[in-house]
Amino acid sequence: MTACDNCAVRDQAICCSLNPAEREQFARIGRRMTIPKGQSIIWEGDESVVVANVVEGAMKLSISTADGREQIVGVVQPADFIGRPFGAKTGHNVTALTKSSVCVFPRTEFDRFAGDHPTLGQTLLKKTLEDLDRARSWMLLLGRKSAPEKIATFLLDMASRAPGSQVDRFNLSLNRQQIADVLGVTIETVSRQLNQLKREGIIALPSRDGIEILDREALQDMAGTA
Amino acid sequence: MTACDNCAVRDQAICCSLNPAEREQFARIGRRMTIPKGQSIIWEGDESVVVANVVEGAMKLSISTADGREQIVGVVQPADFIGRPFGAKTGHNVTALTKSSVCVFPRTEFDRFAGDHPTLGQTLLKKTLEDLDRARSWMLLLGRKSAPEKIATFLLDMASRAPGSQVDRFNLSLNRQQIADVLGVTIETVSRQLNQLKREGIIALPSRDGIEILDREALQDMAGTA
DNA sequence: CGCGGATTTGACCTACGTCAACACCCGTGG
DNA sequence: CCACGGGTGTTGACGTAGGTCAAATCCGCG
Repeated sequence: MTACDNCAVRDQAICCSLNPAEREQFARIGRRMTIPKGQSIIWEGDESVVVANVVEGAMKLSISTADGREQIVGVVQPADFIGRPFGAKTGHNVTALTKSSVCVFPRTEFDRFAGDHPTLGQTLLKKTLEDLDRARSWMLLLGRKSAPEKIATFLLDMASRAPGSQVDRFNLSLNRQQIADVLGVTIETVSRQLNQLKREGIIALPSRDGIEILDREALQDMAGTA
Repeated sequence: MTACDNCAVRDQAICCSLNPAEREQFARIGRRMTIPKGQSIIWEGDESVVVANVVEGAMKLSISTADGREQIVGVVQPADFIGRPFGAKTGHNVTALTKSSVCVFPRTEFDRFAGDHPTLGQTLLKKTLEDLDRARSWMLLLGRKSAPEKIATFLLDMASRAPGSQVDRFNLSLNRQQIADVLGVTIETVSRQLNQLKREGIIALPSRDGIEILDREALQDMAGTA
């Protein structure tokens, strides 16, 4: 299938578990979409109608209280899977942080296909288990860590998952408010902690959303996870 | 298989996806164990060696910082699945909150069996997706809710998942410290909030760990999720 | 060059944590 | 049957990390 042949995440997304014939069949139920920055494709509480693979860009998963406080519960990268298979309501919004490209499947058709192709289900299970591990370790951060620990953990986490090559210099695709929403603090706290680290020479802030880690060890000490 | 015939969670645990022959085969790789209150069976950071179904009792999943602060990332009930399949390290401790009974499988054998029996994998996937939904909605609580909102949400959540019949009167299997570790607050805050709700006539505290909800609507307002 | 959103910074406030006393519950042994 | 002791929970007084509010300041862009 031509659409898949030049797909950037062909070998990392869940599709990689399919053989060429299956993949062609699978491709037939999906379709490529571009999502402009700031636009949502899935809404908290809605019946789950689509699932997707992220091909390019970055997206956030978020949940809100009735009065508008927001918590970002995940930041997804290319090759990650989004949406809620198996006939349930979606628990969170999915919104593009940058212009993104996704490969979308109608949920019911996806469910049927997954039922018929166990390898796909198994790959999805592995990804879901990883997501669950990540969500739970983030719960420790949200519930028990101080603001400096939160920022340090966040920077190391972003560095480790940054798509680019150079690990110690990368771009957050998040602005200060979004960082705050990931860490469960306010925008002012994010700003203060970041500039504190800069003053201490542990990081540099070369641009709006650029980060350079100058002293990784200090950050690690500060992150304080077991 | 006789062991399964009188199993209390036969029809809810992941085994329910197997036909009698498969189930017998599956039962052969598992074994029933009793875990006394307070004892752990899985440790954070360890190589994953066992997975299990919970048959009776209640267990906590927890993660700690280097200096001993603890966050409970899940409370599991009978029929829930615990442990980390597919060759990874375990991200959290699993500890019995009450005397518990579990059906344990060596992880490698479980993985092999799951690979050969797609229906089992699919059922596990569904459970994992639910766990992930729960974990993420708890992230909103940890990151963005106030202490009163946390307590209210917690009580409603426990009420809805309490195994007993009567929904508005139930037993927490957690002491105050454990509630604090679930909510990311201190023991004193839990105590104050609980007694505040009692003073307002919204709940009653008939015993050490008994809860009676007197005004569910007030609690719901207070929980403040969308 | 000037405008508008994002970020930073400062001054102040408060929800929750900390620390310490005290009360309660229950089992044990005299 | 009651005194006693230890673990768990409650309550109060006080401290502080991080929130709130309000001003700068920065920066990208027409």
